[in-house]
Amino acid sequence: MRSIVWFRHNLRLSDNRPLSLAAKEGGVLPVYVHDPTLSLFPDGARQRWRKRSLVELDRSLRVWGNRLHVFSGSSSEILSRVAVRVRAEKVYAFRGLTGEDRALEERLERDLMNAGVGLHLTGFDTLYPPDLAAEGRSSPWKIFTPYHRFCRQAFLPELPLPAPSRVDPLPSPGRLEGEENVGEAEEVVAFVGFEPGEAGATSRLQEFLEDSLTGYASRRDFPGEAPTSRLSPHLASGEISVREIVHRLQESNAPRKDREKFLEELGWREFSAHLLFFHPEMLGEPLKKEWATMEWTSDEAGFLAWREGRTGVPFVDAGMRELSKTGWMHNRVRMVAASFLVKNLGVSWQSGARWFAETLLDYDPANNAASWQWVAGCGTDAAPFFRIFNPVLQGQRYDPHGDYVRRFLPELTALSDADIHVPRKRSSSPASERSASPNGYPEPLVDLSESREAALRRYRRLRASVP
DNA sequence: TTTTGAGTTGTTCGA
DNA sequence: GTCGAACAACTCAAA
Repeated sequence: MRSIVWFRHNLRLSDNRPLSLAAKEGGVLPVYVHDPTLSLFPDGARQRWRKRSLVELDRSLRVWGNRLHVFSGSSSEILSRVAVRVRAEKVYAFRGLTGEDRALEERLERDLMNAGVGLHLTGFDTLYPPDLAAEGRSSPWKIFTPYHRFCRQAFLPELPLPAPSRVDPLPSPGRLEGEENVGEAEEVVAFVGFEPGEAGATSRLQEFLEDSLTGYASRRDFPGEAPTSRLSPHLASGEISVREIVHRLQESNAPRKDREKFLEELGWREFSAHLLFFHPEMLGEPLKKEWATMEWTSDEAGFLAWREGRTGVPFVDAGMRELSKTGWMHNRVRMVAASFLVKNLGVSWQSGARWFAETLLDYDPANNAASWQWVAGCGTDAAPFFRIFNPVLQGQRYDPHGDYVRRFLPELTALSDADIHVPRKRSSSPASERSASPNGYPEPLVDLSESREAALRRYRRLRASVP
């Protein structure tokens, strides 16, 4: 048997069902396709990460005299052409979640069939099957807690598959038409605090389980300590499988409360996948349809200041600069920064989602859309709209000594713990109330209390406009 | 079918 | 400083 293994968001050898099946049956041609048509919002940081990850995957495959074949363009066109060229009988892959993914799979299956090649999709690369979670229900789940409770009792976590003992190459496929060098002409990019690739993912998991899982439930919300797993970029590119993580989690002897909390966070990722599977339009449109008429502002200057981390609200700015600088942001800060954009500045969640897609190493369409919709208030399971974060209070509560803010806002390092989240009052307030030496740090872009009231008014108008 | 309790992550205000 | 209520209702899930 001669097969193609089509690597999608699963750049690893372990617990990779398509790869294991194909490797058992004979020679394998490993293929990856950069396909720009597959994302509503273009990724940026994730693409840079992925190039590094592909180099790692290629290196692993070379142990067996195999290698990764990388292409750019239309996935179905390339895979069909290559399958014919190397006389493959089957193409193996995981199923994708987005509407584009599924349309592509249908197209590919037709194209391959015409060439006498079979497409073998081995299910979703998730913990719980996003499609089956709704079986027997009249509609997909809308609330996280019952969804998660149901999945945990309905689906036993699958045991992760070991990496195949060998992945034999096809007999001398040579260089194929259109094939690119893996990692060609890529300058070395530093990923602050991360090591892309399967080996990096595995050691990150190990470190997390050993160093940070105990105490995770109570400390995860403090970005200055940041005992979070930081596995998200690895998960987004599939360098480690969620089943592997859960398996190792269950073996851990950390307190139950901490293991449960982490499993819940992974559960949110599953819930997003479930939502996206049944609502493919949610990447760009509100899940609550009446929100289509929400009045967003087109405050370009405010949006730019938010992106650049100079809104004058330290907790938000530190987050946005962490994002620019490292391609990652702590979860608590993501919520606060997102809330500030959508509620205090009144900019649409889609604008924010697009920026996150471009800048996050861990960009995941399902998570990104579901989380932004949750913050904005238009998700199925969204926060009540009046529950608006006060980003200064959030900073004082979750970064009480300003460790996090100082790390990313060097101009504020000299301020006291008491001042660090309120470095400047607005200039309308008396000079006596302003702190000294903000080193050019801007004054707040908006008054938090006024913009909060404005957000509540927008929301009330939206409600009033619905029959 | 009806009823009931609940829904990730909050803030403000007034006693 | 601390505490409870108010903030909106609504829809979902389960009994």
